[in-house]
Amino acid sequence: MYALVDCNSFYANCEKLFRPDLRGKAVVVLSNNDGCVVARSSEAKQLGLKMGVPYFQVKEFCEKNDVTVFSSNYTLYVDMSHRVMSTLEKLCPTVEVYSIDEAFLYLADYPTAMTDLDSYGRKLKSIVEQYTGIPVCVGMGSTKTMAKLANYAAKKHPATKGVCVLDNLRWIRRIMQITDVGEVWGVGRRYKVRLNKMGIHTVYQLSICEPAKIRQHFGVVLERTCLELNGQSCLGIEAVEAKKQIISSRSFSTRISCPDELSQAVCSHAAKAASKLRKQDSVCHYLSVFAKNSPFSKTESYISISGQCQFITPTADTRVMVAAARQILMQIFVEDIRYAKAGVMLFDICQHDEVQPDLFAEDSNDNKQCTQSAKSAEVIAVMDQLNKRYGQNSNQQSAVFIASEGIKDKQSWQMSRDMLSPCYTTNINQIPKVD
DNA sequence: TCTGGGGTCCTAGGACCC
DNA sequence: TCTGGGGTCCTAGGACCC
Repeated sequence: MYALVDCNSFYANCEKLFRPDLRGKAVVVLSNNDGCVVARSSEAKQLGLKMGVPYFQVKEFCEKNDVTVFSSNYTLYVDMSHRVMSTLEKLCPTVEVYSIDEAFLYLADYPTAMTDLDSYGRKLKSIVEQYTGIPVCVGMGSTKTMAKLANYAAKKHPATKGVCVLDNLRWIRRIMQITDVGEVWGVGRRYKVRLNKMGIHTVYQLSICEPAKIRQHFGVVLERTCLELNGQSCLGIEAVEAKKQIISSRSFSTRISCPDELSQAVCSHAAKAASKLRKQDSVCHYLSVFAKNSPFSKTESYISISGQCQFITPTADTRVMVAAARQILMQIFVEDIRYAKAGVMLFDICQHDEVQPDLFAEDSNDNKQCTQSAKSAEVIAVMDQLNKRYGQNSNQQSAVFIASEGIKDKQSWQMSRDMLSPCYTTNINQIPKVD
């Protein structure tokens, strides 16, 4: 038996938490650069605001309807997420944090939960809400896909009061019959269209399909989904593993054509990606750089430039990676493009102690390479320590950084976050005050 | 004027091996 | 004139997730 605990309108409720004046009011949170609506409070959903809609299209609507709008404040959401997850970890021995706002709990080995699933689910819900202030819904089922379905039902149907247990066949069939197949975990927009064409519209209809037939048409992934809907568990609790690829990228608040500005952006992304890489004790073999103009422009054709390089000795050294990124950008740069976004990707990642040394490295006999890499590791470690200790300034710039990243204060293209809330829980200067 | 930023897995097809 | 059978590895692209 699995439970899925999912926070309701997570970002929107994080924003509401420290703003009692917004109780009962519509709140939306925007993506980076204040681009799209990515979270809506229940009141905002009732007003008909859609997920993913560009903000400029609904800005006027929000003003007219007294909707409070926030730029995304990831520092706040990540901290609140930790609080929710650590609360769950106190309540169940096996927790898989699946995303910033949801976690799977494995209940089969946990007798306390199994004796009365419904009351255990309600206990989870009320304790998380009491400890963190974040409302959640709980779904339970014999597989992860069923727990997802149960969670959807708990959110959708008020009669469940936020907790839904799918443990008897009649009830399971009923829920499946009234739920659209597009709501199933693993069925996206494309698959929904194709399933509809085959006459499959409800979850129930998918569940009674011959799994082999589903495999034939859609592949092994959806076949597993189909099996999971029949109670055959194909997905287990997964441990946290090191990332196999790392990306750092951002859109600019204004278009860029100047190579120096683009280079500063790319260098910052290289530095950020390198830092992420070190946090998981990894090194990488390949680094790629990309930049593109807006795919939405009606007057310009969509152009994307990219290039990559290989490190003979895999690395996580910021200086090496920033230099490589700069060099790639110089090779691929095209003039007269209004660049809207740039980024750096790292591939072929492995743990730093699993590195295969270079057979043809110069002076391998007297171990020059080792000495050098040890020195480089020392320098970077000092940099990381300083940055950890002194954190970032108000422009999100680290205490110690590579000069070619430029000074963020002076970069007019840095992403805009015009409606940013305070970091209530992580910055002592921004802690909420009670008058 | 203004449209996010991460990730994962699977498959098909080509290159290449013996 | 006729040209096998079995395998691996890599990459690009497509689907999905939040």
